[in-house]
Amino acid sequence: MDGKGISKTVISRLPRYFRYLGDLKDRGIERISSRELSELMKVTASQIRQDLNNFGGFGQQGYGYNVDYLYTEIGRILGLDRTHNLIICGAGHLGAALAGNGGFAHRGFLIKGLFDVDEEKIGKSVHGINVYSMEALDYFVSGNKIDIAVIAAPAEAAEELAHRIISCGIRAIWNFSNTDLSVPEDVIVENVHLLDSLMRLSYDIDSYTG
Amino acid sequence: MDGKGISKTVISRLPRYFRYLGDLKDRGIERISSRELSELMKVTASQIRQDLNNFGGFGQQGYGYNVDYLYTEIGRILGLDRTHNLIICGAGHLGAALAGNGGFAHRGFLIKGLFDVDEEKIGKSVHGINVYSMEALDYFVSGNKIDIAVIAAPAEAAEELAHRIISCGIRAIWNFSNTDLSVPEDVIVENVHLLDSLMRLSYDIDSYTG
DNA sequence: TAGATTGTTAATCGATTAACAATC
DNA sequence: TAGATTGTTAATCGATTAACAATC
Repeated sequence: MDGKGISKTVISRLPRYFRYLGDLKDRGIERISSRELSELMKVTASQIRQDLNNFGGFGQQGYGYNVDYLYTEIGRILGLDRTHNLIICGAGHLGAALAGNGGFAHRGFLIKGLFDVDEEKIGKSVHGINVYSMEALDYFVSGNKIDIAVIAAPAEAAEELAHRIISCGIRAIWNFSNTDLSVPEDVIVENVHLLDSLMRLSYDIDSYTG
Repeated sequence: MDGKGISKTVISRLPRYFRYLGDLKDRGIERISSRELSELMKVTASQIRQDLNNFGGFGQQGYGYNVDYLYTEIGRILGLDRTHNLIICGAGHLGAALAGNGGFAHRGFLIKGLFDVDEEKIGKSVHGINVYSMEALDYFVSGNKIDIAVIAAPAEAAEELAHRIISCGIRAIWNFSNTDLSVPEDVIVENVHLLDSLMRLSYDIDSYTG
């Protein structure tokens, strides 16, 4: 819509702004200048002003930014003014843990169902979320307006799973499998590569302690 | 050590190279050129050559790169030629799921213990990993050569928890709590902000479907 | 009005890509 | 040797920071 030509770098910083503004709001702080926020967040005030101005002028000269207003606006930009319905594919440890995470619902990300191939799991419920068979996927997705599918399955299964998901009409995938999915260009994939993250940490350790 | 002035951008790409080279190796492929790899990974061949040359000349003119050798070398750069001992602080859904992830051990990241404040959980075991009380932290860490602490606790508890961890001598934190930790500069923090990641996905959805 | 702070333009810095000489 | 492909230098592009005029 709005976010046509805005760089990925800028977008990736928005959730962090949102987090800090939420904290300030909770602490009852009404206004903040880019300089104050920059000290808090350990970035430059320049960057904050540049980032925000990609989306319009949220501040006021001589005053700064209204915390509540800016919080709401960034939330809106991120699409948090509406709810998103999710399914989780893979009811293993990780899938179950994600299903049990209360923080997602708090931001409007509602987990509607878990899917698995394991007959043992199907029909049961995990943290109050039902586990369905993969055969039920199509029917469930069309009946529940699912926006996002989470892939919490082994890398070997991920590519085929993505295919299944996409053929149901889902256009957004939150991918926890340790592989890169190849998908049509109108499908969005956000990766959480845990092992990659751990390896980066490992690199940093060794470049300190040798 | 070696990784003095190498940019964070380059480092963050190494695990992905490692992943692709591992796949190639498993498929029995012996050599690969930067051009072939670039097509596979959907990056430029130039970037691959530039990235690798930060660490030395791993290739050979007219031939390309030996897959096995390059795989090993990148593994070494990432510190995967040695094992790392981890503890997980927080034995909730997420902590338990991480404890149950077999993929970490496969790369030498060994989970040695879980820690929690919940009396209900202490003394039990989760996926074969014992759950200890927070009081046991100091003793356990010094006795087990722990390199990395995972924070899998709520944001409210994270900052204090980080303090406890650091005071035990641990210098690397894998942070899953939805907050930024402030730590001494010799302590390394690698964040996995799941909600931030989900918000980025949400942004992309809305900028397509508006 | 005077002071503060934004929005925005210009300058700098870093990262990516292109090009090619070196060399296997 | 001729062909291929690296390592590396140079050119381009994008992102960050600095500066300042606009304005609340």
